Amino acid sequence: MNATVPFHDLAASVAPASGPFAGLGAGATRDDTRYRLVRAAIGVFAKQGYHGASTREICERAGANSAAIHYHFGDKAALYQALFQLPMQQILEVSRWMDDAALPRTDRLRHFYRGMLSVLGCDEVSRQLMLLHAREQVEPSGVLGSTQTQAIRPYHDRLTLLLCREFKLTAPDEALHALAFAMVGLGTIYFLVRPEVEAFAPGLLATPEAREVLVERSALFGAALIEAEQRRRGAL
Amino acid sequence: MNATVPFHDLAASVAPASGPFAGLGAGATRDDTRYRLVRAAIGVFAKQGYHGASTREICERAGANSAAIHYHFGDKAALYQALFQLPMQQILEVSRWMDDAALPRTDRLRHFYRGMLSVLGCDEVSRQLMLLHAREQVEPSGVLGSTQTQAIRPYHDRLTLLLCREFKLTAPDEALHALAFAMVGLGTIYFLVRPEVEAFAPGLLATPEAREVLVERSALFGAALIEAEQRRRGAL
DNA sequence: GCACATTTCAAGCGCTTGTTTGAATTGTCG
DNA sequence: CGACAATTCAAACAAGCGCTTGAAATGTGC
Repeated sequence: MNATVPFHDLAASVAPASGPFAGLGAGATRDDTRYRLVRAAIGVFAKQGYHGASTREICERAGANSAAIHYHFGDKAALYQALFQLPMQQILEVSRWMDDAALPRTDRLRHFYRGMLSVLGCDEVSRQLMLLHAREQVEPSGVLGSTQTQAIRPYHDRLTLLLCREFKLTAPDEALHALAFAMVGLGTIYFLVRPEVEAFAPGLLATPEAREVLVERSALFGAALIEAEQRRRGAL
Repeated sequence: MNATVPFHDLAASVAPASGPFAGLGAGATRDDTRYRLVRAAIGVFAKQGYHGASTREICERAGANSAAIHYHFGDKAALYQALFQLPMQQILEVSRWMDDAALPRTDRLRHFYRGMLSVLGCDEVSRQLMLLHAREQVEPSGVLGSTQTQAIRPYHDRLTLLLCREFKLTAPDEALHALAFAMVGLGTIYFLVRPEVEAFAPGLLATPEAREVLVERSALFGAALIEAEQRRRGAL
């Protein structure tokens, strides 16, 4: 219809570079309006939630016109979805830990929980991005499909696979799934109720050293869970 | 100004009866518009979130006029706040478990996790109500005061108190707080990522019997954490 | 039946929302 | 420069929002 065809529906598939903001679209550089919109959107969505956030505020923060979202992404929902395309370094980190079967179990657990808790120490934008993912669990905005469940699946699968090796099982049974969820819960809780953690036990997450201590403890706890499950299976 | 003074600002303090819907206001019966509004509001807020929910939809679901909220509660925020006045049976249940110091530790842990996981098995309205509380943790709507959002505090305090007794400490240190959060995380995860739990391991939460098995397992895991921490302290 | 308080109602208020439009601006290549 | 595409802009759109209004309906005590 119009002569000016919006850029976004042509180039959405191209992933130009690496880094936390790769996959923004085609050749997005750090001063792009598109980049600034994403940046601002993360902050506003993290603060207000999907419904509570207004496109005007996002554009204002990005120093762009209120029509910018429509031009670059199509609409509010598409912008929100674009945020969930951004790769999350921390999660990628998690995927590395268990591939090294040579490492002793304690070390692998350490890597596992370090990958998990590293979120707590990284820059605010990444934390906000993580928060958006967590929030979609509790309050699906409705604009994301079942992508969320699918996003977690590979990580859960990898964890259960490793546990299968540990328990010499060919396929995970329900008890193993329960164990896997418990192990994830150990680390997730610090992220989920972070304000409370900081209120009740300040200093637990304050410094990188403190977080490393927490990694150590979580690894210990994780090992205790595995051993408890091993004892339970042996006692049957 | 007007001759018709809304009822809600007179009688908001009266708590007429017991049960899950006590404290609705003055003498709310099950066919009251007020009752139906609360009922509908729980569903809509749970589905859409505070910002996403519309007062019109709530009223429509309640079979009431769009002005009903204003008349009975004042405004949308007050209605939302009223939901958080509703007592939640499950949480009350949790508070019972540790008062009985005579019970062996395993039993107390069982009660602890049963209280936690019982939410998963109760009626949908209670679950939705629980969801609203959980959501306020991750995404504060902004209309609740800080007293209502810090609902976790007493339970965390009680748990640490019990752990103090277990470890013969006069006051919790950071390691004990970490242990307490880990123990809570064990049970919270099933609630937090429930869709994933049901997708990856269907049947884990399906029946009351399955949930009781999960309670047993969680108690086992909780005990394992405590013992691991005891070993750690002994090894220092 | 009457007077009165309580509750419900249809209608619409002002406002913000997400989105659209067409023109103005900027960048780019010949 | 001049032609053309890519981008930005101010302005306004329709729709939905929370909330208000004044009257109609309903219940209540005499």
